[in-house]
Amino acid sequence: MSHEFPVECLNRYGSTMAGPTNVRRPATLASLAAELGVSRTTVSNAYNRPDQLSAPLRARVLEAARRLGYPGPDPVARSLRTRKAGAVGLLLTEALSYAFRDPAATGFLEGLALACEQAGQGLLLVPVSPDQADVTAVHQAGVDGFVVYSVREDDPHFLAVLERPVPTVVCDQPMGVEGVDRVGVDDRAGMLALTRHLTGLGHRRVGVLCMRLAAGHNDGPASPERQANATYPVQRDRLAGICDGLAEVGVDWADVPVHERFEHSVDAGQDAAAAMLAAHPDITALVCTSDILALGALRHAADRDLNVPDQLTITGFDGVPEAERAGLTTVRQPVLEKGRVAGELLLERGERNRPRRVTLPTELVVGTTSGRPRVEERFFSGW
Amino acid sequence: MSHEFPVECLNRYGSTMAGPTNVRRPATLASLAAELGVSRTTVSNAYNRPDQLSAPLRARVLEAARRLGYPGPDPVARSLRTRKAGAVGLLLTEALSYAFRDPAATGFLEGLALACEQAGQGLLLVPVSPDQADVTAVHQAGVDGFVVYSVREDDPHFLAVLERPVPTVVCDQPMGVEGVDRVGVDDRAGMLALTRHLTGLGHRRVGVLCMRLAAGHNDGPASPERQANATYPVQRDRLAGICDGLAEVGVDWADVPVHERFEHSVDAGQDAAAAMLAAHPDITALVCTSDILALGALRHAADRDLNVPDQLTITGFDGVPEAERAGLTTVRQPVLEKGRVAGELLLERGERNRPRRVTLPTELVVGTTSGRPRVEERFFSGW
DNA sequence: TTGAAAGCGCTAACAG
DNA sequence: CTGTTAGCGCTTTCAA
Repeated sequence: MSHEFPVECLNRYGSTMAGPTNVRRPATLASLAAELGVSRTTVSNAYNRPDQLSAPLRARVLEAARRLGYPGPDPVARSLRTRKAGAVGLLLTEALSYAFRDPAATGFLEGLALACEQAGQGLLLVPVSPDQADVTAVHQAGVDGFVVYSVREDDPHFLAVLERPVPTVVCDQPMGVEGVDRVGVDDRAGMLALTRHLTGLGHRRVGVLCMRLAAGHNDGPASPERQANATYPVQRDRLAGICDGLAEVGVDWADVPVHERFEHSVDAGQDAAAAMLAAHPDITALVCTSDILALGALRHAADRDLNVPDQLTITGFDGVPEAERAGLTTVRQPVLEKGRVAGELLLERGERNRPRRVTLPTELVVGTTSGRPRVEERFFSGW
Repeated sequence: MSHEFPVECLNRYGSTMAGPTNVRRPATLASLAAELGVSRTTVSNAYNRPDQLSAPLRARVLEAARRLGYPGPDPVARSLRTRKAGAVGLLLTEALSYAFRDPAATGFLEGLALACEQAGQGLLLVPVSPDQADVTAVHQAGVDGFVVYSVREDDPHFLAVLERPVPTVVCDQPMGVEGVDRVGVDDRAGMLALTRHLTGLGHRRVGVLCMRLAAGHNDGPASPERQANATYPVQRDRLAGICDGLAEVGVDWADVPVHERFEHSVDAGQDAAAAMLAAHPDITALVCTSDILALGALRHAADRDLNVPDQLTITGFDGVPEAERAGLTTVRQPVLEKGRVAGELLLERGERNRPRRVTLPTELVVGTTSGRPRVEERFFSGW
């Protein structure tokens, strides 16, 4: 006689994951097999290969499972045996929760989730506390591969990922890591196109607001050294694109003020814009390396009753929905597509020789926040 | 002599997760131990209990690991042994990717991620295709517990979760499942407060736009039967709250038109608003059970050059940022907090007798989209 | 401090 | 169609 108890009993004892788990897990595949007087293989087959045993037998097995409260093969044990976790890990620079704040990241996540969903793979958000250099979370993650979203080149978590014997694909940065697939856009070219748009309008005195360039908390002007030593290639490239565009009209990059912000938020952008305009009241255009910062700059302009674009041109980068709604002149990049491609690169079956570097196109979006420099300014620069 | 090869070799062979994985995993804890001529315990301790062996020996172990390209204990094997996966699973009604579209869901995710992060637990997004009733993804998930976000009472995935012998906490719905913790808000009371605000302004003829009420694709009027059989308690409660509020001023619920939309999107709201106003041109207020739908209704009003609130009052529910920016009159609920609490309920150590049902407060936000009914209308109803 | 033994729960050849 | 035999890679008493 078996000790029967209703299924309802099963899940009701575990009060908390952290405490000593009172959950009983009385039934295992083996115990079920013993109960039924069949082999473990047969029970396993009942779940994994229905065609390998007679229908009636299978029914008997499943019925007994229900009766004994056997929840089916343990996923972890199965994973160990099959060497497949059925999930991909996602590594983000910032705190996990930050990802849900940044619309560009959200778009990426949506695309990645789409790809995973389609492949029936789970998506494991790896809990990395941004500051703490504790990489155990990376070691703990039971996944078949990693997607790394836009981290610093020297990020310890990223290094830990590389040590794991699973395939990895990187979105945006770091670039050029040997053996690691990458998806991204040509940030430099995108920014160059935008800058040409500005120089074409007549702008010569521009100020730049950028995101974090490297480790360390710097809120304020970014010195040439800091720019040169930037460990965030994406920011580096965007700056380089601006530099390229200005060089075409003879503007020396050394004369272009660049302000950096550690936080990536609208508030930070607003604040940075204020600082920039205070230090350089003569600039005619504020080029921001992200829409979020640009949105902040727009807010600052509104606060000061500056007419955009008549008195000040403001531009962004990314093409997030909010920005487009605000009519921001920006460079649109296909964030959702990036996520999808990242997932596909990792999950796609077949082709060994598929491209391991995918560069998606960007598009210049001319909105209502860019215009010719204000008249006084043009007089001034005509001196 | 050991077969040495640089770490760089390790990760470079896995071309694709799906294909036969060419990744070599030459080193295991056992092989490392053999190599060093120590026991497996010692190697294990080197990683998990540094205090259990001499520093020099530990250094030797770690050095050999680096040399052999041993990436540290396999997380899956460890999980099997310790019976801890180090991750919580998240089950969503909709397609995984949808979660990143809905700002309310995003807020919830952010809060949940925060809690997980803090506890050092991963967050596994379980890939459920919404239509297909394939619950294998739930069985596959290597997690220590589940958070279920707002699913239908009879959702097969949810049922599958209940069979897993791990703790579960539900956000919003289903409610009242025995032994399962729940966090949510009092939707009915929240909607009642909003409705009183409207009746206080003088509204009597209102139309209601609501989200999916039950399985099955219904775009259009929701019959009383369908309302009665709703399997989404949250929607049911919100409708009930409106009903309560209208009853207080003598309006019979049977006279109140309710339109349902399967899709939850701004477009759907816009569309539903159009349909509602076409069928019931005399209504003075459009009560929507979500901000997203309300945003759509606002768009429809703008398209038709209807002045809000002079000619039409529009209200939402949730209090998402976009809505607040738009000045929507709505009921704000603490979505981030819900996520945090859900995570804490699952992960929190200690107290067995903590509250297993948490109801968070809502707040009526009176914006600029609600006002007194238009004059003609008041005449009309004064008849 | 270190090691030996004993599985965690399952799947996958390969025979019968 | 079913069972037997071997582990997957690791942790963990318990002794030495």
